[in-house]
Amino acid sequence: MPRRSALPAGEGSTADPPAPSLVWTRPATTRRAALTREAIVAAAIGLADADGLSAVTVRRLAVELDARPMSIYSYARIESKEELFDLMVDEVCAEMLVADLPDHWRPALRAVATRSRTVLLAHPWWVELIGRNVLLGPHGTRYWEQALAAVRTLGADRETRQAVVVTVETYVVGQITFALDEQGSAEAEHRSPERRHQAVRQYHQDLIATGEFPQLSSVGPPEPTSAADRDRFFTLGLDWLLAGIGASLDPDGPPHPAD
Amino acid sequence: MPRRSALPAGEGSTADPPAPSLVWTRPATTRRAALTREAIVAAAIGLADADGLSAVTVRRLAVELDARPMSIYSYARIESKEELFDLMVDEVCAEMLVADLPDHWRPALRAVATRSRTVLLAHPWWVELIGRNVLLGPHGTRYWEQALAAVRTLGADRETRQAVVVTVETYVVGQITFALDEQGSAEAEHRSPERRHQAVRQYHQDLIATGEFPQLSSVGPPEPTSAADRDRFFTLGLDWLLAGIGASLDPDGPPHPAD
DNA sequence: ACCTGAACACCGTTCAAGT
DNA sequence: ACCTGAACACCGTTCAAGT
Repeated sequence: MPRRSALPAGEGSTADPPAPSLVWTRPATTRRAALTREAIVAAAIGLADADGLSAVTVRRLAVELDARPMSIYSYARIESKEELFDLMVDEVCAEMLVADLPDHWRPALRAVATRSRTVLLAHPWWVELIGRNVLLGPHGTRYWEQALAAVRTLGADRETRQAVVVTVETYVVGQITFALDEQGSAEAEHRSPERRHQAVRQYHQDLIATGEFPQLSSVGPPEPTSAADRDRFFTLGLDWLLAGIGASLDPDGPPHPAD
Repeated sequence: MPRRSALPAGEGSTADPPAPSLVWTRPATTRRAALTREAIVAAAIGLADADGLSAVTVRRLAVELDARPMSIYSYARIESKEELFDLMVDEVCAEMLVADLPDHWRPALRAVATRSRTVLLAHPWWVELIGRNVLLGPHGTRYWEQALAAVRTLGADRETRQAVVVTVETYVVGQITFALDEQGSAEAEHRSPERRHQAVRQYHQDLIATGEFPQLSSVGPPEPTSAADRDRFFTLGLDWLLAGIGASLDPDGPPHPAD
């Protein structure tokens, strides 16, 4: 990730000497035309994706965008860093919308869950933020509307349909939480060098050797699962969940419809 | 939360003048006898429970325990704050053990899930840490062993049984994530004063008024659910999940056994 | 050897000063 | 009015100095 853009500099950067600049080397637009809220949020998302949420720092954002720290506040028109997080969360919600929602509740729910999971695997910090942020922005509202629309054909009262949506979302969010450390977040990278993994493995083997862990000795300790494992486990769990919902709320429907 | 204990002071506190102290006013044990790893971890958990994970600060811990910042490192024998988090996570895992695990997989899984949820609702910061921390300590290992033992009577191969456990845990963790902002964490408190809630509600009403949100206009926007709502939703979702698992892996078992 | 004070390199945000 | 430099009150952690 480049620390600053390759755009022509020399128009007031604090580090540069105040040399006279030619018109054509000077950007036509005002210097801060690129420092829009959209650009700031995009840069913040890029930082979070690459290095984890803790990398999203007002000061680092400023360096990234060739600005001064306090300019982030004024140009993004935010009153605190938390509001920047609100914007980031909502931006990801836009990505989570499904293009063509099936009519039947089961494939529709599956599509919503799968889409959410795919997007959130790319932005795992989202689940860290959603816990402390109930404020739904425009895209978040649209997403919630779509999730409710997915179960509109389910023969159950409104509150039960809401519970269905919440349950499926809950499962997706839980999955991302467990996938968090798999991602290349700065924290995980820093925490799990190979020698540490080695030490943990040895520790677990020693524990198992005591004979007090019969289940673990056959299944093995909870290794960091591979991406393929997680995919399979996700589908398995989602199948069970949808089957249970169907059996309980749509008993006349096919037990395993082709969705 | 008292910032320092009511124990007799005056035995070297930096703020006190070096007045001569009588033997009986001096603690019999050495001054730092109370500064054990257990005490430090307990204090850290107390801070996290009360004010959220961000309140767990080396410096604030030091004040709480009437020590100097670097003493936390030496006496807890940790090399970084992250290792303190490891200890906190493991401590909570000890609480999550179920006293008497039923034999049948369904009530056993229900007991594990319910117990985990109850404990984690008291320590919601646990889910924030579990994402970046795969290192299972002694109690975490014991917990994982127990979760596997819960499904040992389920007629399925080892990997599928593991998937069952992971799925149920995933659901529990997701639930806690959504419950996070309900808790009185410092962040949530700061973020959701009443006037802000009011503004958010108005914003959602305006969105709904556009007519683009037919589902929301009948169900209403996602209000912060009450504790009772969350309890009911949790049980509903868990029922669906267990029903689906049973239908798929234990079709001969009763569809709704009395567990 | 074990412990820790001072210092360093960061943070988010306030606020007075600039334009 | 809008923007921002300097300052403030924090962080976690290094490391040299103390005992």
